[in-house]
Parts: sequence; structure tokens; C-alpha cells
Amino acid sequence: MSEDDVFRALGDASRRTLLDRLHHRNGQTLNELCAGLDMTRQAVTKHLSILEHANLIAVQRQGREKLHFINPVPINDIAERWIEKFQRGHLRALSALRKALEEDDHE
Amino acid sequence: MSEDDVFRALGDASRRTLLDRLHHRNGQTLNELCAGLDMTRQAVTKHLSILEHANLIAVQRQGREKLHFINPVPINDIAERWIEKFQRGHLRALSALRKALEEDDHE
DNA sequence: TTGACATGCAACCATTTGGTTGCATAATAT
DNA sequence: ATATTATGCAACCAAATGGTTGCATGTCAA
Repeated sequence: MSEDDVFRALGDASRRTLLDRLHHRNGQTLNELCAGLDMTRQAVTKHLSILEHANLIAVQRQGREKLHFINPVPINDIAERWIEKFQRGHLRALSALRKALEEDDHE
Repeated sequence: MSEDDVFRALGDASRRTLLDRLHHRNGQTLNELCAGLDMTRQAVTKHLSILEHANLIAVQRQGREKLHFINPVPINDIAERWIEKFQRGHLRALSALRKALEEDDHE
């Protein structure tokens, strides 16, 4: 559940789709999450395992079913850290970029 | 420069390191960005190309050198969209409050 | 002009990744 | 008790990824 795990987990469109689905309705079973997706249940299982490892979802066994719950904290943490990090230099970066482009323009 | 491109670009630790370096000092040349990294210049070139494709950096040629400038906009966009999506209101309010208190503390 | 420096391009390689199929196991419903 | 349902596990596979080496090109300095 390192920062790297979270970034890599989010770096795949299928996994973001799964998060979207859980966001739409939390606590879905594996089978429910598979419905309508263009891959096998086993592929989905692997994706969910990666998301779980990144602490982006939590899992609860209920009888023979496995319920999946989204955990927004890691996303929030990372998003905030990166917004914070890059907004601090925001204007400076933009003006440097603009200056560079202008110089390019004038030649 | 799709959302997917940005997520995938951020999904690699080496590329995040490069962004960190540019954040620390913007407008660095390829050679400068390579210094001290445990990979060849060509590998760095590939990473930078991916970052550029994701619109996370902009490039300007200056003589025989290539200058790299960070572009914080896609990161902000995505981070905000995902924060908004995953904790509409709640955690956002908390962090805003926390930030306000910290600023209050420091002044 | 010639040598050194900064970068570009292409082929190649090992590993990781995202996916599959097939079978096993556990819980529920009939 | 048995069939059905929900999930787990392992082997396998093609393609993408992250990296390399070797050489070419363009630019600056002596």
C-alpha cells in the first residue's frame, strides 16, 4: 500500500472503471462487478486484488460472496499532496513556460 | 493527452521522479535530468517523451539543448476531478479546514 | 575545420502486465 | 444429497513496458 502501488493501480483504465462502479454503488460482489465488462471474472479478480493491495478497496466476505468497498483515503491523500506540490510552483512554472514559448515565437 | 495518458504516465516511479526534479528546478536539459539517475540517457528520453505526450511537460529546443518545463494543469485537473468524485464535500471540507488552521498557525 | 558535446533514432532484449483456460473448493438452494 | 452458484488457484500466453547498445545527426567551441 505504498504511494507507488496507488499510482500504478490507478494507471489502468479497467481498474479505474471498477472504482467508478464501486463509487456508483458500494459493496458490490465480484460477480456484480464483472457484469457487462469485456473480460473474464478471473481478470477482474486480478484487478481487484491490485486495488486491494493499494488499499483503494476493502473486502468483506459474506457467505460465499465477496463484497467490495471503496476506500477514498489514499486517493485523497495523494491528490492533495500532488495538488499542493504542484500548485506551489504553479504561477512560476506557467510564466517560465510562457516566456520560453515567447522566445521561441520571436525567432 | 487523454486522461488515460496522464494516469499511465504518473503510474511510473521514474517518471514521477523526473517531474519532481523539474518541480525542483524547471527548464532543465535532458542531460541535467539524467544526472545521478540509474539509467541511460535513452531511457530518460523515453520517459520524457511519455510525459510530453501526456501534456505533463512541455519542451523547447534551444540550440543543441532541449529544455523541459513542467505543466501542472493536467495533474490539477485530474486530481480535482477525482477528489470531487470520491469525496464530494466531506473530506474536502476537512482538509480545507485543516489547511486554514495551519495557515492561521503559521501567521 | 575539426573535435567534442547534446540529442535523436532504431533494433533488440528481459520482464511485467493483462488476459485467458481449466480445474478446485466452498456455500447455498432444491 | 445433489446441483448450482460464487469464488480461488495455477499454468499459460501475447503484448506492452522499461531498459539497453550502437550509430547518426546537429550544434558549439578552439
